Amino acid sequence: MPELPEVEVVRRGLEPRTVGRIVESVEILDARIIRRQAGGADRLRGALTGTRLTAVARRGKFLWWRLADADGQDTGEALVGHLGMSGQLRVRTDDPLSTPADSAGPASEGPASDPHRHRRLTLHLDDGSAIDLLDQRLFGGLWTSPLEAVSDGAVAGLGSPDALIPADAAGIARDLLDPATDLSAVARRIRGRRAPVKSLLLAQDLVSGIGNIYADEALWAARIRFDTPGARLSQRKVLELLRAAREVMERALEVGGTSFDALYVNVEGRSGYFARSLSAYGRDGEPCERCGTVLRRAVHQGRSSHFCPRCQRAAR
DNA sequence: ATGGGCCTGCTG
DNA sequence: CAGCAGGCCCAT
Repeated sequence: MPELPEVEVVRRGLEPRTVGRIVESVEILDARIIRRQAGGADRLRGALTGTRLTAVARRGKFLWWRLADADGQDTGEALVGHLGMSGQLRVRTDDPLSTPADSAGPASEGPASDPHRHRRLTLHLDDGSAIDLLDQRLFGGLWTSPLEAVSDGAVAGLGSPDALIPADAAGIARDLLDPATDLSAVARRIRGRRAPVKSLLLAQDLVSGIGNIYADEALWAARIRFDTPGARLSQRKVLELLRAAREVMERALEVGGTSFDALYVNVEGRSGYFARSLSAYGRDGEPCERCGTVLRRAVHQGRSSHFCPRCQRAAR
């Protein structure tokens, strides 16, 4: 559930608080959060200790920091973060190196009232602040990845200084907030596939950043049912769908993203307000805002889909 | 292309 | 106490 707008809220929060800072130490409370790190904890510490964070960039749901050594030289790799479905990156300005939570044992065993109960990793910075990665379900992660040139030569992502991208994010398509995204080309690729259009919206190698919530919202806005084959849609209709997806994510970003509870928050731990603006997701049993028909929920490819049976007609 | 696994906490 | 939430990875 952090999807594109929520990750962008986090990126914007991290930018002023972390860029220019040097990592003094890396505290790993649960090694599973760095399971994608080649070489494990030693390699991560080696890459980060004494290293300066020089930019925070994002493509789709992938975030990364650019890194420079003590001489100001680019290290050639990035620190990549992904929030999975329950990850949070929080910045603490007061960083007592050992917090009470440390001695309380495993991060998952603190009291429910402890906001840092699910702290998995902390980067201690040279200005006395710290970046905490909290993640209840551990689908997220933090790891380093070598930089490589993007294939189209444009700036790699929002916040990126150039066309270099972490290798582990190179297979991710540009997202709908990226000015270098070619909407017509994305639409043509969607129309070239017979898979259900919702699966195509969720395919991060076609267009990135869309998750289950915004897919359902975009399909509702464009009046397309989730199981319509991509190839059945006109170019015009797919463009309408992509523009609807972009618009709903832009509106969500304006109000700080979608949050159902304290799990999905900005770097200060605050929730966004877009949940109250959702028209389809989680609204099964409620009337459609357009036609009043009761919205339904269907299980589609193992995930729930919310739709209006009248506005979003079935493909035959 | 498709489905299972990773995870934990909450719900029925 | 089983089921559900779901992004991404991986095996089939």
